[in-house]
Parts: sequence; structure tokens; C-alpha cells
Amino acid sequence: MEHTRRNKIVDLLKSKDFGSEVLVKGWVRTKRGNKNINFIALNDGSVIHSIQVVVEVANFDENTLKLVTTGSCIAVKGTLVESMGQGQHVEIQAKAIEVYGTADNETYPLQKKGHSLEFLREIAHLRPRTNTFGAVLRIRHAMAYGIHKYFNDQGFNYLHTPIITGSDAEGAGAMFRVTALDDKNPPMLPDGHVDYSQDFFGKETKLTVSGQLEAELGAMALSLVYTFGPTFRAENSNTPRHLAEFWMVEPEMAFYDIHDNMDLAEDFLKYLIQYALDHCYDDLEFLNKMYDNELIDRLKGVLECSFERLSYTEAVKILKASGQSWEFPVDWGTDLQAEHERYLVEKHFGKPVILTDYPKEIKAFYMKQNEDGKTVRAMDVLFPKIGEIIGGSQREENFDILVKRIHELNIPEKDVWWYLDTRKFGTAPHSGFGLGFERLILFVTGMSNIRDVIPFPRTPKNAEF
RNA sequence: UCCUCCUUAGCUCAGUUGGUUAGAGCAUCUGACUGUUAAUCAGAGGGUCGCAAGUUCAAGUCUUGCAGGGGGAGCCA
Repeated sequence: MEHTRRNKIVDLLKSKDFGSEVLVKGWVRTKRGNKNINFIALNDGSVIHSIQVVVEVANFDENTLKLVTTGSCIAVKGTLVESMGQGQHVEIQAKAIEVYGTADNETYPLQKKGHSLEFLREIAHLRPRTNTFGAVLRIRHAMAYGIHKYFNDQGFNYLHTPIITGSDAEGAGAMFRVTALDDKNPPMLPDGHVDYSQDFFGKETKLTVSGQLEAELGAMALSLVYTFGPTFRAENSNTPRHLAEFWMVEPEMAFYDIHDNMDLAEDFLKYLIQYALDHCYDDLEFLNKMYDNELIDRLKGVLECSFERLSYTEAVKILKASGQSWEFPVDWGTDLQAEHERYLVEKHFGKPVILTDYPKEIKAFYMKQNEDGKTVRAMDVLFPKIGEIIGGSQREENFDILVKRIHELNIPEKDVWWYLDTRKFGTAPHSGFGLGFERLILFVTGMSNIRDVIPFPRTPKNAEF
């Protein structure tokens, strides 16, 4: 049995090659039947559907069949036939079964019946074997591939930015420290602080919160670059939209202004959603049926509309004129709250919204300042259900203005000298944005908790598996 | 981190104003059934009621603390 190439279930389910000999290997979802005939639903993860294996009990060793239980892993050699039953077109008449791995029914946690997502989070090592997580993980893969394909086709270069960083300049949140010092007896300075000059890198280092600053360095040579890698935030965020370890996509484009940036963001998101509909329809259909009846309609809706683009200032006017009562008051100069963003996206416009030109005080130092002296060329893409999916901006390319802003915010110039050098030598107008990969997967799958769209979520108080 | 709700069988949950031996469905096990579709039917086993303390003649039920989880908020992607 080992020497024959196995057939993938995704291919067999589409096959009309009845009578051919096939070999399938996978995990048993259910076995049912009577003392004469058994039906095994076998899944190998190649597709959400299982294939039905028909077993004439008389032809098999009773002890072998006893080991074929929900969760066990088996290989089946048999004949592909047209199904006599109602639920499927093809099935396999089994000739030989080899059990690779048993799964004790008394202790195997996954049942034939549905489980709560909360319970499955506690057994994240086994949840990929469920229909739901199979679907989510296949979609996640397709989106990762689609991202690379999109940027490659557009002439972007995939730039690997560092995971370990010595700069704390992004200001995107609390960071995890990286150290090789003895945690029981670290070298100390006279002032009582740890002496990181004796650490592995000779300075204090952290896990990155963003690859953007380094991506800008790449864009100042290759014109079009993007990063796609893990990102870490040590914030104590306990929400269905935050992870301590997540994946972020950050394109950075020389010679793009804020409008080019918005065009790219919109086209990029639509491409990915179309890619999911084209390549993951079975999985989307399952998720649409089981979790979110409006999922596929919502995805198609995004493709059909053009994103509403307006300035922060205009948004504030709309919110003030809305007559809604807010938990947090709307006022020019304060950041918009989730309730405000939701109103704009879900009630007022009923489609994705791109907000631009925010007050500079509530945005990062590197964003390009407008002539009004008050706002910066930021752009946030807001999506229904999940809120901010993309945050980006045109970058400040003027050396003097950027240095002045850095001083205003008390960012040590010595930490970002290399970043400032790009504005000193051959500076160029440029733009970029960050897409939270898991937030994209949330939107595309219709899942409602970000912990269910990454295989092994890292959140406060949880680094299991 | 804040607000709020939850924690009872392997899973999902019910459990009345505090009162005898804590229930159901599914799962598991045993048996029946010649093609099933979350198979069906019959029977059986399965519980430190999250942990700790308190109130009470009596606590799954009331109080306090702790832990874990859900939802909302903040931080953000």
C-alpha cells in the first residue's frame, strides 16, 4: 500500500473515472452502518468534503474495523464507484484498509457533533481536523498566496524586514523585550538599570511592532516593496480583534501620494476578496451556512461598490449632524471611537469607508503634514463588522519638517538617524499602509473572533501549544 | 486595564422562594438492524456542581476573594 501514490480526496470527488483503483489516506470523521456494511467518512484536508468509503464487513478483519473510529487515521485501497446512496456522487468500495493511528473514542475530544468555538480553542492542537478550521486554514493559505501573487504581479519586491529591532520609534504599542542575559543575575549599571551593553546585541532589543520604517528604506531603492511577516504587541488587549502575535502586510511605494495609496488599498482588498470567491468557494459556502448567512453577499457587496472616501473633518461633521447619542462625544481633534466608525460604515454609507487627513496630534510622527498645519495625510480603511482593516499614510519626505516633528514628540534623533538619512539623501514622495492579515481573514471567513483565524493564537495569559 | 455576563457529566445546557438520592440531549460502551448521510432503535456506565473561604440546621443555588472564559470598551492592525 505504501508504494502507490495516494489520491487526494479533492480530486476523487471531481473524478468520473469509475472503476479505477484508488488509494486514499486521511482521518475518519464518522463511521456508521450495521453488521453487514459500514460507511466511513474520510477527510484528508484537501477539501472540506469527506469521501465515503463503503466497507463490506464480511471482507475485513473484525479487529481492524474496530480500530476505525472517529479521529483515527487510515489508508484505504479500493475502487472508485458511482454512489448508490443519496448524499454523494462518488464513493470508494474498500478492498484493503490499513490503520495508521488509532483514536480512543473514550478520550478523543472531537465528536461527530458540533463543538463551540470556545471549546475548540482549548484544543487548538486538534481543531484543524474540524470542518470549520479546515475551511479557515485553507482560506488563510489562499489569502497569503493571493497577497504574494498580487504584489508580484504588480511589480513589488518582497522585503524581509527584521523581527528583532533596536528601535522603539514606531510608537505602535508596548513591545516584547528580546534578551540573552541571565534572568537571575543580569549585569547591572550603577543606576540600578540592567546593562544591556553586555547583552547579545550590545543594546536593548525588542520584537518588532511594524516593519514599516525598514520598508521605507527598501522603497527608496526598489520603488515598490512590501513586507509580510509576524508582528508583536505586548499590549494587554483582550478583544476579539487583537493578538499579541499577528501577521501584517505592509506595502511601501515610492512616488505614490495619498490618492495612489488609497487606490492601491482598495484594489488590493478587492483582489483578495475576489481571489477567495474564485478559489475557496466550497469553504466559504460552508462558513456562510454554518456561521454567517450574509458572508458571501457581504463579500460580493464589497466588490461591487467603490469605497467612500472622505476626510476626518467631513466625517466629524456627519457624526455631529447625525442626531445619534454617543457614548463618547464627537469633537474635532479627538480620535474617532469604534461606535463612530461603525456608524459611518454600517449605517451612514453602508459600505467600506476610507477616512483621510486626520489631526496630526492623533497620528504617528512620520505622516506627511498638510499645508493647513493641523492635519496629516493619513488614511484608515474601515470595514463593516471589523472596523479598521488598513491604516496608512503618505509619508513626510521633507527632512526639516520631519526632524521638527520628531523633536516635538521627544523621539531621540539617534534612534532614527538611519530613517532620517533617507530624507537627507535622495528623498522622494512616498506612501504605504499596513494590513492586519488576521483582520482580513476575519472579514473573508465571517468568523467573529480573531483567535479563530490563526492556528495558535497568542493573547494575554495564553501561549499554549 | 475597565464594565458586564458566564463556569453543573467528554460536549452543549436545564436545575423553581436555599430542602431527600443533581437531570436532559448529544458523545461513549453493549445489543439490534442488508446502503447509511450529525443513521435509527433499545439498554448501560459516566458528577469533588471552576478553586478557596464564609453565612445557614441545610448551599449547585446566597456572600466575598481568586482563576479561567464570553461579550462590550480602551490601545491598535
